[in-house]
Amino acid sequence: MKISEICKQTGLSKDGIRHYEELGLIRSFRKPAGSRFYQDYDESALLRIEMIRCGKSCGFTLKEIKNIFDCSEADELSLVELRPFLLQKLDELNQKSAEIEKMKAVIRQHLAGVECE
Amino acid sequence: MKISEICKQTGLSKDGIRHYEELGLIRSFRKPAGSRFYQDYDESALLRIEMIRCGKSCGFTLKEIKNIFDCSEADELSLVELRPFLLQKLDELNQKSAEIEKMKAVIRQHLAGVECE
DNA sequence: ATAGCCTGTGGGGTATACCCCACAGTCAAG
DNA sequence: CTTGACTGTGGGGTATACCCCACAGGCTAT
Repeated sequence: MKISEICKQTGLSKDGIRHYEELGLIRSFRKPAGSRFYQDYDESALLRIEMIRCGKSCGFTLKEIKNIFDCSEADELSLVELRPFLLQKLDELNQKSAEIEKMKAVIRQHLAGVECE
Repeated sequence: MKISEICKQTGLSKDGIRHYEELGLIRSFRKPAGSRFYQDYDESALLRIEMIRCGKSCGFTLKEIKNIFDCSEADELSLVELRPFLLQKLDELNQKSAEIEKMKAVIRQHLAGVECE
C-alpha cells in the first residue's frame, strides 16, 4: 500500500503517518520508483495505527506506545526484563479505568442537574 | 492556602499551578501583601487539581477539562444547552474504557509470551 | 508526451503543557 | 533588623504531536 491508501483507511494525514514512522511506531519498505524510492506499507501498519489511536485515547504518549510495541518484538530474554515495565503499564491502565469511572460520575452529576432540578 | 502549600499537597510545581490558573481551571483570591498581592487557594483548588490529574490521565486536554468544569458552574438554562456536550463526553469515556480493555489485552498477550514460552 | 495527481525531502510553523531563570517585593525567625 | 525562604511578574525555553508549503521527481490516463 502507498501512503495515500493508509491515509484513506485511517483518516490520518501523510505528515501524521510519516511522524509515526520517524518515531519508529510503524514500518514501511523502500520500494524503488525510478531514481527514487516510495514507501510501501502493509496491513501491520493499519493495525499499529489503530493501536496508536487507542493508546493515545487512553492518555499514553507516542513514546510509551512505542515502548509497548517494542515489547512485541523483543526476544524471550529481553521480554523477561520488560516484564516489570509491562506490569506497570497494566497497573496504569487499571488506574485509568478507575479515573474514567470518576470522570463519568462527575459528568453524570452534571447531567442529573439538568434532568432533575 | 498559599501556592507552596498547594504544591506540597499536589506534587505540582508552582508554574504548573499558575498555568492551570491562567487557563481558568482553578481559582484563587487576591490577598493584599504589603504593596502587592499574594494568591490564596482553598480546598476547591485541591479538588480541581485532582480532577485535572484524572482527566489528563484519561486523555482529555486541559481545554476539554475546563469545559467540563464550566458545566458545573452553568445555570440551569445553559446546562440544558450543554447536555449534548456532556453526553458526548460520556460517550468518549465509554469509548476510552473499551480502548483501555484493548490495550490491556495486548499487554497481557505480551506478558503471556514471557510466562508460557 | 503531457497534464494532473502522486511521492519523499526539507524546512518552518502551531498548539499544548508545561519548566526555568531573574527580579523585586514580602514575611517570619532569630 | 537582617537574612532566608517565599511570592508574583515577565520572559525565554523545551517536549510532544503534529500541520503546511515548496520543490523535484514519479506515475497514469488520455
